[in-house]
Amino acid sequence: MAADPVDAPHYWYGADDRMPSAAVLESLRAYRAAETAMRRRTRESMHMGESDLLALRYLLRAEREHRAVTPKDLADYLAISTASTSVLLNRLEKSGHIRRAPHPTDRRALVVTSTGASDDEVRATLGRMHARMLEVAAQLSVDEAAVVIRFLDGMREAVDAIDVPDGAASESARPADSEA
Amino acid sequence: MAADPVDAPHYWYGADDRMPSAAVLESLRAYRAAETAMRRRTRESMHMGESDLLALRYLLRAEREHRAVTPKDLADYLAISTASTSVLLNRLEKSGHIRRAPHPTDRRALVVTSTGASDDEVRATLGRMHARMLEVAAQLSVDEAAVVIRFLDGMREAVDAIDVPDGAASESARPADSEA
DNA sequence: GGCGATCGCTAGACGCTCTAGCGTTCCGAC
DNA sequence: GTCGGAACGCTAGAGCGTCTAGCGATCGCC
Repeated sequence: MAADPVDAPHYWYGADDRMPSAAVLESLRAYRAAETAMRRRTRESMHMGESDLLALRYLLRAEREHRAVTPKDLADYLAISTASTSVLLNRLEKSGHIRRAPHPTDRRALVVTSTGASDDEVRATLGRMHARMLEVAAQLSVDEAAVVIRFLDGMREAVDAIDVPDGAASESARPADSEA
Repeated sequence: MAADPVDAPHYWYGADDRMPSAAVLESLRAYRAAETAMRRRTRESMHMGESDLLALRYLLRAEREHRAVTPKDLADYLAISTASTSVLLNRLEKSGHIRRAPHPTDRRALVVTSTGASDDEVRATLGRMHARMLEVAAQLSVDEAAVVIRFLDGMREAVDAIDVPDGAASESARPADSEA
């Protein structure tokens, strides 16, 4: 494994049912690495940190679904403090990606909205990628899709099952991760 | 192009009223989120940064394959500067996870070795998880494994294909990613 | 033997996160 | 009606990890 993730000669084990499982995991690893790399490229091209981009994507998705987003929502989603969220919003506001507006009913809170610029910028990259991913997924038959889903769910359960001993992490929702 | 599958008048897909492609991507997303969360839990339980843990995993894997690792190797793999790598090694050395030893042939360089403690610590969590993942993968038939691999490779190509306009990110190889 | 390239290191700066604590606003109890 | 705790978003100051710049030591090729 190590070295090159790209040219792993999977696809074909012929009658040799040697270890397709290892090849599957290698493919998963390669995908994961590619995604991480893509994420970094995007981050760098937009001159942003990971959280900034994640916040922007979350915001754009929320707007598509007509959900209002408050700084608190972002803090929970990103699993960072509200203090960090304030600074994050300052950055995104100064760079012209978002705007702050008063919350319609709660005068303590505010709602975050995206500007057209940020929408275009993100859509230009992530949108295209998502379309390609959807294309690939659409090429699966119903049965094949079921296989893939079963596999991915199993993998998810495997990593979810890992509980760390030290136990430093436990509070409420750590789901915040990424994406969505 | 035509990315949006919305217009395709598909049949009905069982209990899940979404199209299988969307469901597949959702599973992929869920896995990704779970893995990110696991990574954070592990990081926190070991009181380490992301790079530290990645470096340690890289080192342990290299040792299993009897490959010597120099600070330069780590810098390239982690895509950080050699300066940052020096500091990283200082951290890991002080915490007792690694040791620095002179390089057998190049007196400018040195080789990084892991201590037994770090091996145990990592194996206690990641090893168990990897075993579970292997289990799940092993439940696939050869044909099913091929389907999953084809899917994952397609996904990898999709994210690899994304090229950012600004072009800030381009240096040498984009390999450095993560994982492995 | 000399000289550019490579290796790993320190110094100083920057960016992003954190905890602590602030004022404002909300909401249920009195 | 008002009073007090809770929730929201903010600023201040510190910590951590990364970066660039530049150092001495060593290598390898001429």
